[in-house]
Amino acid sequence: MAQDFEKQYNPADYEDAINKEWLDSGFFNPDNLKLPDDAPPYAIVLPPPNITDKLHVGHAMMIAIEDLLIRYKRMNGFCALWIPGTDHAAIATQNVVEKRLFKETGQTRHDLGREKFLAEVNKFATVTQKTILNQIKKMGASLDWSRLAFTLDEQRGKAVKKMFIEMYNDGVIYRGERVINWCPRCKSTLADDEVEYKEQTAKLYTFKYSKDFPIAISTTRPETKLGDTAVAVNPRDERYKKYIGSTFEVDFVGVPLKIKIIADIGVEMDFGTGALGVTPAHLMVDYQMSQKYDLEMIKVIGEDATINPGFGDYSGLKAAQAREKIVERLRESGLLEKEEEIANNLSQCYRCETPIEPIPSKQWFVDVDKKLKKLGDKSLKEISLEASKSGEIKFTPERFQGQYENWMNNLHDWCISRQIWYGHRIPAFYQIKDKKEKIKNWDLKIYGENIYQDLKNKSKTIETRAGRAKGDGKDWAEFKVGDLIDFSLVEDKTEKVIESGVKKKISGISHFSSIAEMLEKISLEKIYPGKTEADYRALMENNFKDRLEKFGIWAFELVGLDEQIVYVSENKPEGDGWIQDEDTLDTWFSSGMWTFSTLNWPDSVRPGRTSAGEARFVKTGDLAKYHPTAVLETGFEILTLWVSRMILMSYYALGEKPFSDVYLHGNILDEHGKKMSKSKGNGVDPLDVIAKYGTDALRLSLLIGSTPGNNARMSWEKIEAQRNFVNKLWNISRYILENKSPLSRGVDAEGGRGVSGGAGETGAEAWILDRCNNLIGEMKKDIEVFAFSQAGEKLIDFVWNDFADWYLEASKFEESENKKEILPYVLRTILKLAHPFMPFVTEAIWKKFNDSMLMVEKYPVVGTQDFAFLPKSGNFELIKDIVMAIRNARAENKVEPARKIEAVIYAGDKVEIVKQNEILIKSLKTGISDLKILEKGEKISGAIYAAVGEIEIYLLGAVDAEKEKVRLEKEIANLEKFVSALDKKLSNQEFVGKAPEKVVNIEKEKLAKAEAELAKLKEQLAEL
RNA sequence: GGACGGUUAGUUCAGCGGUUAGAAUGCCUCGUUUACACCGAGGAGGUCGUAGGUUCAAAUCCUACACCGUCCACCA
Repeated sequence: MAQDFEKQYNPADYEDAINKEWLDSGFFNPDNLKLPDDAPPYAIVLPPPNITDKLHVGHAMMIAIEDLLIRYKRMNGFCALWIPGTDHAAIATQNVVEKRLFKETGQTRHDLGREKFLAEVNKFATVTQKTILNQIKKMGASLDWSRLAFTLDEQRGKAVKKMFIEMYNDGVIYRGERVINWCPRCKSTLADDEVEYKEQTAKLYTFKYSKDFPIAISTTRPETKLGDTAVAVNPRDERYKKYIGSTFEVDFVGVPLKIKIIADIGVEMDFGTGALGVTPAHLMVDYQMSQKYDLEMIKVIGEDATINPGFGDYSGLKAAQAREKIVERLRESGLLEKEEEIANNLSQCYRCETPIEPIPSKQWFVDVDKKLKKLGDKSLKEISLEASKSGEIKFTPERFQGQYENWMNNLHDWCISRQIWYGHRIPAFYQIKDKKEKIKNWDLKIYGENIYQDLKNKSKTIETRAGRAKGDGKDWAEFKVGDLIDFSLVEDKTEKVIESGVKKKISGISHFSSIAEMLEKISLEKIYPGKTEADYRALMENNFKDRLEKFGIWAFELVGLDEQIVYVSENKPEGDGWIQDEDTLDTWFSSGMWTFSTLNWPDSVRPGRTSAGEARFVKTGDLAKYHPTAVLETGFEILTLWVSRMILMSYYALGEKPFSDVYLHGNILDEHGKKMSKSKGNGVDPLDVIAKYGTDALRLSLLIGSTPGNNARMSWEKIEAQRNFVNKLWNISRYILENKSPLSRGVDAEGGRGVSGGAGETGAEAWILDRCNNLIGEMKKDIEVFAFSQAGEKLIDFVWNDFADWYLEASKFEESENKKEILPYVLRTILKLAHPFMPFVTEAIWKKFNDSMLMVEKYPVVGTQDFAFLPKSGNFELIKDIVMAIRNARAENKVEPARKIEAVIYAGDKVEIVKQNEILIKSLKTGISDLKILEKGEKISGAIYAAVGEIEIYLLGAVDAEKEKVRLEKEIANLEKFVSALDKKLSNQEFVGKAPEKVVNIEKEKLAKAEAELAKLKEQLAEL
């Protein structure tokens, strides 16, 4: 570390050494602070940064704010714990690596295979993780590195599994269907934020399903209408009111449909025909509507974007071809009423721009509405809402409470499975049955003619006639998984025959009373090559009876229900044939547990009961001590994504809130007001800023001049300004610490011992101590309500304006024994107050005159007794006013600073006070060589005049009468304006009558003061 | 389409019922006094987006509108 007290503070000379000292001390870990047992705990979890990229200055703000809180609390005697970590950011990270892989080698993840691909991702993760942690450390963040966590590490994996299993066993997690975004080219699902919308023009077709259907609907995608099961209209729409509730059986271009007419207020009467064809399987909104109104779902389009089997001529066609064909058919039959061009948004894959097909698929969900015993018969949604409504959890700024509640209110079941590889693999296992084994769990696959022809050659095909297997002569019940039961030879292809066949086959195993029931209960999981589960499900489940004959169902295949035996557990169950679910969990599932998974949940709970006697477990160790954490500080954009999930999961796992306060900061935008993002490449690396201006300057610039929840622009000028402040503090300290005997020098030797007689205290000293004390209180108040910017501004204002510009200057000319103590005292106080804002310089300065470490010093408290003997308030404000008035008058009269002039002050009843401060008035850049202080006297013409309340000041010599006249006139004009405004206000009876007396009195005083000063100025002007 | 936020000095932003609306930066004038030119002293600069309303009192509360931004839903 540099030893000299350089003229300029060079952060690079100090920061690394100080950081090392901090780290070596071990005090970032509160266990090492050796605090008394009753020290209150205070914990913050660092919102784990995504490992997709290195940090930018937005993250630096997060660090600055949280470190401020932690350092502040630590100095205030709290057991302050700040837990570091990173987030694996599943989808985002996988995407980055996939893109890079493709760019560099032309390979996709499928080419590599799961294992090799994950190795690649991990390689990438390790590198960025290291970069990120290094950046955070550089910023001086006092995080407890011994508790470092990663959302995808072993301990967190344990927590995730435990949580999943517990939720599954409680019935909170379930498996269900949902419409997802599917890219037919990439053959994968897309997260909502991976869908891009592109403006385009599309043809909007308006038509009726059939001649006997009364309502026309509009669509840009007629092919999906093959899967319509309802038409929605607005309940207030007079045109359609009479149809609501009825069901129509229609023949839509050759495909039979059952259409129910439903009413939904979401339907706009003015758009199109005011009626909306509902396609549950292929539109998100329609899917939601189908859930709401319990509609049937018909799957029309498969994973390869062709029409599923079971739709006659259309089956196998590409969506676009089918559309043409359908439109053609509609046109021919005269059902097409209108064709128009409209502008709409095409959703497409962000990667390959292929249009997205929304298709239904099996996913894992968290049921947010299920009432849970352990939550007092409330659902997760209810308990999470209650948390904010009751004020258990507070939001800063408050407006985000509304946003949170609004989102919670509208929350649907949370889909937690993701079709990607990077992440926590879902701890669900499915058993593949041995094909030789007798069928216990089974399913059917159904085949149409085309596929049947392919299959026919395979040896497994067993032709069946009237429920009796041919070939090897086995009974139904003896079929094995994989056997194909051929119905082509069944003469009577009616439901009844098949039903009886099926019934026979399953006798003693499962029981269905009808095919309908069978279809309801079984699920067709296994995907036949080229076709998907969804395809077959579509065929099986929808209007089965009609289609069976219509499209020629040729065969069923018996399929072991391998995916039906679901076993949710931490480890693969014993026995052969178990495979784990291919999917991984939503990244927010693991980060949602962050407040307690970082505190070693579930290892940190053991069975037992609390004093309340209700709990199923007791918290131990860190979890008991620090959970719920104190405050969650993060960006407002992840309020719903992350914050709400943490609340939900904490209540579930621990029955308590994860934190008491939520503080949301805004984004740091670039210099042009654009959001910093990887793709734009406009992110600024905090390390670059630090290299140029130092960490403290960076931190200050991020803490000051911004308000919670609002975005702030990054500004180099602001950083530079803060760098200047850092340097100012450095130099203030340098002056105080290097000045061995800061004794009065006085401008005027004759002035002798200047101030305030023998007592030794001066007005300036009392004043600065009072100001300092005031600052301590103000900053405390601000910090505790998260008003960091205000606290910082007050600090700077005090240090620069009060302390440096006034007290320090005054101290140069005042002889006082006290100042040898007061100067260091105020400096120490400042360093402590400033430490959470600018830890490095303050520590560097502290080291110059202390052996201890500032980071763990006691924070100042209001009402220090150290200088209790000094008068509580001085008259220094008055002296300041006089000095400023003189400076101002001189400057306005263009009296060169070097020129000394004489002055006379008529101080009235303040004459003693002013006399006591004669030296200060002469010395503080007023350029006065000779000063007379009298109680009162004659007006002096030809002098520069200034008034401070009752006090009259005359500056003699060097007077430019013209300039003085102009100046006085200007001042008088200003005052007159002020006085007349006040006058008017006070003569307004309504104001005097209705406003609080206090306000009126203040105004009256103001008026009297202004009038007195105005009179004096006018007199003086007359003298000229 | 819905929700939220913003619109205040040349610029970046505070203030969000009651002293002549503040700060930083920039600008102008001046300045080598025992720390600091990354400094000191002084100054100019605002009808607080527009139009109404509530109030003794509005930048501040309400209502509309305009423009900018963010998030959500995506439109049959």
